[in-house]
Amino acid sequence: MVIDFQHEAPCPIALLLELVGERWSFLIIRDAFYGVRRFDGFQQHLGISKKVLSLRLSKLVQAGVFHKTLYQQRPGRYEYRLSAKGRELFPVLLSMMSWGNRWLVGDKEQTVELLHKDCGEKVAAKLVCDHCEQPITPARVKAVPGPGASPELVQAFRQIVRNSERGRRS
Amino acid sequence: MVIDFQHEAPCPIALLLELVGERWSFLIIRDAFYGVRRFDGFQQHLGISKKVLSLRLSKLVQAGVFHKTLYQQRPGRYEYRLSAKGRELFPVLLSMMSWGNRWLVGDKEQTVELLHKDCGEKVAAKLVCDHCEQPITPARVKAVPGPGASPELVQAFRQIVRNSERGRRS
DNA sequence: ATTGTTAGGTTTCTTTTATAAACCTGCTAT
DNA sequence: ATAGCAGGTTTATAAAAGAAACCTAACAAT
Repeated sequence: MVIDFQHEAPCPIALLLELVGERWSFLIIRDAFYGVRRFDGFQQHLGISKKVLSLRLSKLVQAGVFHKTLYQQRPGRYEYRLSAKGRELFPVLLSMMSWGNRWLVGDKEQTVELLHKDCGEKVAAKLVCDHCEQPITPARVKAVPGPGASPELVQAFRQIVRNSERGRRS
Repeated sequence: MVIDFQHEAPCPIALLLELVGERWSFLIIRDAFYGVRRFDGFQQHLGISKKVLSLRLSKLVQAGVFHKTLYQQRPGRYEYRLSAKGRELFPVLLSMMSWGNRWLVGDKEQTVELLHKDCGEKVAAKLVCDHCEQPITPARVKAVPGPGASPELVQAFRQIVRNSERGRRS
């Protein structure tokens, strides 16, 4: 009961999840990063029903994550390619991959490894601040009200700060 | 139709999504990062049904993402706190937040901003390689078969490499 | 001229999930 | 004794997913 986003301009994470957080969406995007572009490719690769795939692709196109382009006329054939907006989901997917590999897949079971072309090593991604280049961790980050925050939300933040100063939050 | 993970040891992203990719799970974890710990807190904050919240929390506890601890006896009262495994989802959430703020929320509508304590600036996360400190982007990364890859998957990779050398992939 | 194939879907029907609302339990305060 | 709170479970209904059949348009083989 810390911050009530219900009555606020919504959280960026919640907005993202509305667009790409439905079942299969992330896997469709993952496949797109691997080079899959066509309806049939996604469908066979994922083992997803055509109906749901159709719904998801339409939504992702409408959301601007994919571009749908004609690659052949007579009969019309389309392919789905990540837009810039879609390609910028890479950090999300890569973070997921790192976590999955660390916590859910044994070292010797990994079927795909990512190598960093700059150093040739296995990719071990870490987050750093674009300003100071120092690592970003929960402990090194402080949440504050943004320009769109309501007075109530600012209040809620004051409460959090007070509580955390009293040691009630970790 | 590039890589068929169906018949492989599964993809780390797919495994992650099985644990924490269901509706609400990411938002529950987000709230946990904001300091929410109790059943009632999650429920009121999210506007989620008690049944689904109960199911999700059980699953997340079972998955080791949350620890459930007694904070009061008579009557037993519990709180749900992120484990190390759960806290390490921070990069995923932060990447989502960055993307959502960039693509879905106007600059002046942002209700929450994260400041980096080290430099005092708004958090602008970027991914860098832990080995060479250089940025990680789709173009600077190369997928190769890992130790758990089957011969078929290795074949599939060869195919991708051949195709991309002919300029058939972006 | 029928049959089959490929790509990209839509329709229909059944099963699974999610939601809302009511209910239950153990305890405390009035 | 009655109400209220924390933390759920149960029940009934609505929404979403999945499987399988069907549709369209073009082309190729029999």
